[in-house]
Amino acid sequence: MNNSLPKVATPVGPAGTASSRVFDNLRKDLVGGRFAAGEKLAINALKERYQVGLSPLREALNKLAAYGLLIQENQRGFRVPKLSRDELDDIAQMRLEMEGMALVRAIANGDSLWEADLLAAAHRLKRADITLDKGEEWERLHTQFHRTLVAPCGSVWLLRFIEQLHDQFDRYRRLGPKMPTIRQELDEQHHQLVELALQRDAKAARELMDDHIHKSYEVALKRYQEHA
Amino acid sequence: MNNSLPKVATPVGPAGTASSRVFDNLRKDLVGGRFAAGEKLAINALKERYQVGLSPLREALNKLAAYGLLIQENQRGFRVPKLSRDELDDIAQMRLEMEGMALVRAIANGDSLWEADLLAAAHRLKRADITLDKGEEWERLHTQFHRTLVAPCGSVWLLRFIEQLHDQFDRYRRLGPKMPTIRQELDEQHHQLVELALQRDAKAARELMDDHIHKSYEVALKRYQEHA
DNA sequence: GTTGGTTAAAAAATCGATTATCTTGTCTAA
DNA sequence: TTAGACAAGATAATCGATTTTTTAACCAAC
Repeated sequence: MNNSLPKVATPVGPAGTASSRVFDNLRKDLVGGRFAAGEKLAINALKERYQVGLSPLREALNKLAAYGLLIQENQRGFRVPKLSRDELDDIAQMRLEMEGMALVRAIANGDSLWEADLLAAAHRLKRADITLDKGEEWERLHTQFHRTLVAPCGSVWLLRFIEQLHDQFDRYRRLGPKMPTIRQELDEQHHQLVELALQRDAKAARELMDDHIHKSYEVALKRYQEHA
Repeated sequence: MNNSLPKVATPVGPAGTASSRVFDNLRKDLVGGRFAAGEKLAINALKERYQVGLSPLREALNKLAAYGLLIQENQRGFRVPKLSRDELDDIAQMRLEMEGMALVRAIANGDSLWEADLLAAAHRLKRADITLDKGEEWERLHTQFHRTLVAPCGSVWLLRFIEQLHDQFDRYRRLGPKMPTIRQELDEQHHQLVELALQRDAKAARELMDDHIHKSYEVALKRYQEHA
C-alpha cells in the first residue's frame, strides 16, 4: 500500500534550529546548576560546549535573558543571576499564590481526559522514583507532573508564569544532593494531590499544595544555606 | 573650575547597544499597534525601519519572542501574535489578581518616599491630561504611574509579571481612538487611588483597582470588537 | 601609596556574505 | 481536474571576519 510515505511533514527529529537547540540545552544547564551563580559566561567557551556558531548562540542567550535565566549587561555580556535568600522567598511566595490559584481553577475546569493524564503523570513519576533513577529523567517527569496538575486552569498567562517560577525555584532546589527523607514525603504528596484533584476537593487540594510548596521551599532554603 | 568635564561616564544618550535600542523601539511599536496582529514581520523591512544590521535586529526579535510580544516559528521567522477575546479576558483577569495583590502589599510596605513619588507621578499624568497631549508621552506617564503605584510591593517577580501583562493589555487598549468620556472617569480613579494609598486603606484601594481594571477592560474589549 | 592616564589584550557587538529552508508557481501524469 | 513533482525565487538561519568597547596592565606624577 505504501512502500514510501512521503506525506508526513517531518518527524521533527533533531528539533529545529541551532538556536532553539542551544536554548533548550542552556536552559537545562542553567536550571540544573551547571554554571555557578554570578558567573560570567564566556561566549567562546559556550560555542565549543554546545557546538554552535556565534549567531545562534547569542540569539539563545538573548532569549534566556528575557526569560530571566540570565542577566544581560549592555556591552559586557551575559552572566548567571546571583542567588539570594530574598529572591528565593519571593519565588516561593509567588509559587504559593499562583499555583494555588491555578490548581483551584484546574479542579473546576479539568475534564476526564485531565484525570487520566494526571494519573499517568503521577504513575510515571513514581516509576522513576522506584527505579531510583533520580537524575535528569526524574526532573523531567516531576516538572511534567506539576505542569499537568495545573494545565486546565484556563489561563495561558498563569501557566507561563508558573513555568518561569518553576525554573527559577529549581535553581535553588537543585543546588545540593538529594535528601531521601524529605524527598519521600514530597513524593507522597504528589499522589495525595492527585487524589484530592480527582475528588474535586479544591480547598483541601490547595492546602496540600501550599504545604507541598512550603516543604520544597525548606529543602531549597537549606540547600541554599549549605551551599557555601 | 571645569572647562571640560570628562569624568562623567556617558550621558547614556543613544542608550547602549544597537540591539537594545531596536528592542525598545520595536516593543513600543508592538504595544502601540504599529503592526497588524497576526502579521508576519519582514526582517529586511525592519532592518530599514530601525536602521540596524541583521544581527542586533534578530537578537531583539528573539528577546521580544521570549517576552511574549512576538511569536517565533522555527525556520519561518517572527509574527505578531493574534488578538483574541479569550486572551484579553485572560490578561484582564490576571491583572486583577496580580495588581490587586501588589497594591495591597505596596500599601503595607510603602514609605514616605513612595508617597512622594506617587503624588509626583499622578501630578505629571494629570498635567499630560490637561495638555491634552494624549500621545506617546501620556502613555509613558500612565505606565509610569501604575508602575509607581505597586513598586514597593516587595516582589521583583510580581512586578515583572505585571509589567508584562500591561504590555499585553495595552495591545488591546490602544487599538482604537480615545474615548473622552470613559477616559475622564479612568483619570479620576488615578487620583482616588493615590488618596486611598496615602490613607493606607488597602481594602478600598484594592476594590477601586479592581474597578479601574474592569473599566479599562471594557474599553479594551469594545475596541477589540470594533476593530473590524 | 594612591591617583590618573595610556595602551595592549580580551571580549562583545555588529556587519557582510553564505548556506539552508521554505514558498510559490508551473507542469506532468493519473 | 487534481495531486504530486519540480524548479525558481524569497526568506530564514548561520558563518567568518571586522569593528567597537571594555578590561587589565603598566607607568608616571603627585
